[in-house]
Amino acid sequence: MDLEVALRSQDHRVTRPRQVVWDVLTDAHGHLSAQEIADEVSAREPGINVSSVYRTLTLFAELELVRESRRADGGSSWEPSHGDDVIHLVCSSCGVVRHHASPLVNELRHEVAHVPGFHVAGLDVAANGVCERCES
Amino acid sequence: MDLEVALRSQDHRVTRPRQVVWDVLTDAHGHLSAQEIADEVSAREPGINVSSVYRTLTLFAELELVRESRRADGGSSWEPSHGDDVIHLVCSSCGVVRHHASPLVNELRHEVAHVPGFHVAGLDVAANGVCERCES
DNA sequence: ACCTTTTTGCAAGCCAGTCGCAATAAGTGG
DNA sequence: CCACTTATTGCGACTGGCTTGCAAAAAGGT
Repeated sequence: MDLEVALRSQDHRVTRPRQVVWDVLTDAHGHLSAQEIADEVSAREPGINVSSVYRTLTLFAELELVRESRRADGGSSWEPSHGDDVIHLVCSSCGVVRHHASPLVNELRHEVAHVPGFHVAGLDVAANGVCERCES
Repeated sequence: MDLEVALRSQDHRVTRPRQVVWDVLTDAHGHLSAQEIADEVSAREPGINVSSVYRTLTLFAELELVRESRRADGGSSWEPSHGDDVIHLVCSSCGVVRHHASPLVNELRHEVAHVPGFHVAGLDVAANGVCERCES
């Protein structure tokens, strides 16, 4: 995925904050909270402000470069867009998010697409529970 | 569902704030935000404090009398517990939440119960989109 | 290099939700 | 019915994630 192309094709400028946020998101394989992103960004490039990070994330979401998902603890987490037939496994103890792919999600998507009186844009399947590491 | 019994059986006291919150939740057929609940509560019984409303909602959630679900806009909404094979249809424009029952959700629940290394407690399927009324 | 327009950094602000604590009221036993 | 214990409330202060207004900085076009 080429960030520059994606931005320019929609008349947005390619800036340092945007590049760094993008790098952080793609380097991390998995979900990050806004806080984690902001921290890592200013570790790599001190001086980039939180508000720029938030604005960038919002922009990326509009461009569908990233996806925001709400977590059980009230926070939200961000990751580069990916295929959709995925269940989010959210550990309610440490907050980590894993993926689990299942064809059922796609079946569900098709079913939900035909509900009358509602135009579905996206589907989010989240299971909360406790991950291996927190169990012990 | 009898609130008094539910509370007493777990050694909790039956108080006015709890009753009013419960009434509001059961009268409203559907999801309410914490804010809406607090507003309606203090309309019915001025003097009941927001913090009591929040504490009550948390308590009810622990007792599994109500269920909290996170919404796409970052808020959360509350409703009396109900069967689990349900998809939440969240209108991203007006925030209203509808239900759509589907047996697929239960299949999904079974599948997810067997994912290794993760102990699932609950499943939440949410579709966001635009409702009929906001479409026009 | 110049000019226009977007984007940034900063600081102040916002607001849902939480917390500590003294006052109040539920439930209990006499 | 009253006194007593302890959970619960209301209040006000506070927190923390996120947003906003604005002047200064930098992107991109010519």
